[in-house]
Amino acid sequence: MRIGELAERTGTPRRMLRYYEEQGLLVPDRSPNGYREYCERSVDRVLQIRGLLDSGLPTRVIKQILPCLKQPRSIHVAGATLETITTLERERERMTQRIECLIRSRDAISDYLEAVRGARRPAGAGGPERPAAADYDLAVSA
Amino acid sequence: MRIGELAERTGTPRRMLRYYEEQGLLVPDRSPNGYREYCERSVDRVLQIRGLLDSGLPTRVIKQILPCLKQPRSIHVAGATLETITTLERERERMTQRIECLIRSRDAISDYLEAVRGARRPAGAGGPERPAAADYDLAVSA
DNA sequence: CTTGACCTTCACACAGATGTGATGGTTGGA
DNA sequence: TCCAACCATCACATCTGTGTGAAGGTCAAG
Repeated sequence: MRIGELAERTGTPRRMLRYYEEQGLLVPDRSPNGYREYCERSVDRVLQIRGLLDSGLPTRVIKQILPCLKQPRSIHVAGATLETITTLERERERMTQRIECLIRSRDAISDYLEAVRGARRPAGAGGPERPAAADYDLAVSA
Repeated sequence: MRIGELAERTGTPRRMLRYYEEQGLLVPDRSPNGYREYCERSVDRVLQIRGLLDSGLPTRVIKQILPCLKQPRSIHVAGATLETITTLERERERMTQRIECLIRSRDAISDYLEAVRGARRPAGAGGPERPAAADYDLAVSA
């Protein structure tokens, strides 16, 4: 498939697909006319890239992680440099920290939303607009 | 405590603490001489901010999330605008996606590392250096 | 009083991810 | 044949989070 289709199927601007390639995250073939030609697996790959970027990982790190996610059932153990392994271990640790931070915050948001819903009496249900902001504290038995 | 101590205790450059304040994430008191004065809870708050920033959230979003994490046992239900609630729900969803993406990738890294360790025979244990990179595939029964 | 270690504000610089547009080649259908 | 819809490269701009440093105020200790 060409860049346009991949862009559409992944919801990614063409610009970004070229950028990821420039960063070495994507290596499409080229048609005789110079057009980029992507394989089917590129779709998941791009989705992975975007997810990791959105989770705060820089392309440089994603580039090192991607080989671990290659295709299912086949793990590419290439150039397993001591240094690469160390990097992966370090990044895995950082990812764990991120996960913990995100889970903590997400749960806190959930608690908050639940508390707000509890506090929202359907009393003033008549008006869908409540312009002035309420400002009070809720004691919660954690 | 003043900015220097907070910086040291959180491992954060002073520059960043001022920046977070500029973005409305931190609101320290001011001493009569103009120095910023932080309370004890600022330490955790800064750590939270940094963790979320590192997880890909922009300050604009963190600003909306922070009130949910305020102090333990007391949830501040302030200005619970319909719009704020909607935003929080949306961001919570995105955080969940990030978490899933990170977990998937982290697990893949773990599998990879395990496979590499398995492949690393202590056979050539004599030489601590193995300059040339091995390049092969491992079939793994997922 | 002076020195050094703090603090203030301000401003410019940078890197990374992304937006936008100019300029031009390829290709397939009206 | 010519137009529309793709594609290519290149260059510049933007936004965010950071780094760095200048110019100057505060304060405690020598």
